[in-house]
Amino acid sequence: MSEQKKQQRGQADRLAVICTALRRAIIERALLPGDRLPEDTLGERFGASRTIARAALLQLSAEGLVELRRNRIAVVAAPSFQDARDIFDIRIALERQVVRHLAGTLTEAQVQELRQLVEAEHEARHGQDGAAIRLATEFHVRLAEMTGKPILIRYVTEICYRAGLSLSAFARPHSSECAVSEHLALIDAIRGGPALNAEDLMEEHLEAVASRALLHKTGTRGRDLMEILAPYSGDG
Amino acid sequence: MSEQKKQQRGQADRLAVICTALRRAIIERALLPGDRLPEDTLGERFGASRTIARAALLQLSAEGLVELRRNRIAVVAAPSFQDARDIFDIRIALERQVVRHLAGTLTEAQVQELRQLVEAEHEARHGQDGAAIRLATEFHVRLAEMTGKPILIRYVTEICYRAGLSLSAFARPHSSECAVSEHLALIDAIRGGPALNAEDLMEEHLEAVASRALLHKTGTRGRDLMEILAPYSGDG
DNA sequence: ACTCAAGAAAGTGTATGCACTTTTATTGCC
DNA sequence: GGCAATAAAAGTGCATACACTTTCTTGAGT
Repeated sequence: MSEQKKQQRGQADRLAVICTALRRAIIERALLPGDRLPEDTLGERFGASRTIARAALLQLSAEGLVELRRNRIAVVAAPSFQDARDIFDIRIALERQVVRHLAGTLTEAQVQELRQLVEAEHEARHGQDGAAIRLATEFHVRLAEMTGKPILIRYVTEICYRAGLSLSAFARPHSSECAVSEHLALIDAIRGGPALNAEDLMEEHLEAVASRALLHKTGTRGRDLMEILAPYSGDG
Repeated sequence: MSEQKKQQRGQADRLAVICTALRRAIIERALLPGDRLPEDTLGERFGASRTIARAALLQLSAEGLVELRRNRIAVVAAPSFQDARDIFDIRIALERQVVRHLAGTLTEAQVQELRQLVEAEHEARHGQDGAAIRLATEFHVRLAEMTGKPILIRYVTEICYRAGLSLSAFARPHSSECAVSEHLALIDAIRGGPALNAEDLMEEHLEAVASRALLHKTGTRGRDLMEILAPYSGDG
């Protein structure tokens, strides 16, 4: 109708942008448990007002990645050891379901895509630490997405991020959380169909990740949010 | 410091109050899938501004009970049939975990509390329809709470509410979703310990609820929100 | 009657302002 | 110097204002 675009500025859903950026920063361990997330700093970084930043924090708090305390600055959630264990138990239950639905149904294209993801993981292992962890998570998320079940996808994605955060809290710095070979074996088992018991393999894999990682505890505080988030301000 | 209490009005966390009220209204089928939830009406009903109402809707949307569409009025979520099925699959997986952790560990006091809940269910069956459904859900939630695992509690609670909403969308009006006798058998099986295979009993129970209910579809639109919410405005 | 195009009404998206709380810095006292 | 009292700064909680979008209403043209 109108010829000029005027100032229709707000359509890019900055809420989702902030959430995505923060999730990624958390999973890549740029943001660590306990790190402070002031609303105005967040808003400033993403060119939005406190209103949006606040909504993003509420959203992430619902996902268990951020802790919101009344009248206090929000912080990245710091799951307890018991929380971490419980998160992995739930994750196992959910991902078993993914594998069950997927067993014997993967197309060649899907197998190819998954293998490429694992390949990327392998590459990233020698470079940035954060990227490898993110790609390992992405592998599990993509697997869930292939079920085409929106609710399952949502829960698996969320629990994967929470698991990533838990590892961030307890894993030792350079532990190789997700062995590439395990992911490859998983792909083959799922492709093979129910007979190969891919479900059990998935459980073993996740159990291995958990026990490999949940050994000693690290801690960090008081770093500069603006600086940490700089690489995440662009598109997700 | 100051002697007068002044206007320190906002400490009651009205956000939580609204969320609780809406969850309950949804589970009791006072609010049905598709029902509109305008921010200002909601705020007015609970004596808060749109800001709070909006935050509540965002929270409930994260829990899958409310659907938020850009520039459009929020509505109670309307899960698809496939969604409903997936929700029950996830619910089964999670509640199996609850039962596994609980088997053989219930104290007499806990058994007593659960039996009282089932008794209340039984009573409610003859009166208001909504109350019976709510109490049935509460039984499962209390069970989860007895594990003492915060994360598991959170997910089970959420999935129970989503399951309730799904039933609301697809169950025929006066179907007896949760048979009281099944709940009693469940208590006994869990109390008995692992040998009795309470896990499988829970799965059977939930499967029965799902298949009993997911048969035909109902639909409703355009009712008066202020009126529906009147009984939920007080404390939860 | 039937369409459909204004215009009005209802509702959302978001920035901003102000009251209040928490945290941090400062200053005076010992 | 150590340390509490206190003032300044930083930050949250929430209502409100205004631009924009969607939805409803109405009435002219056919």
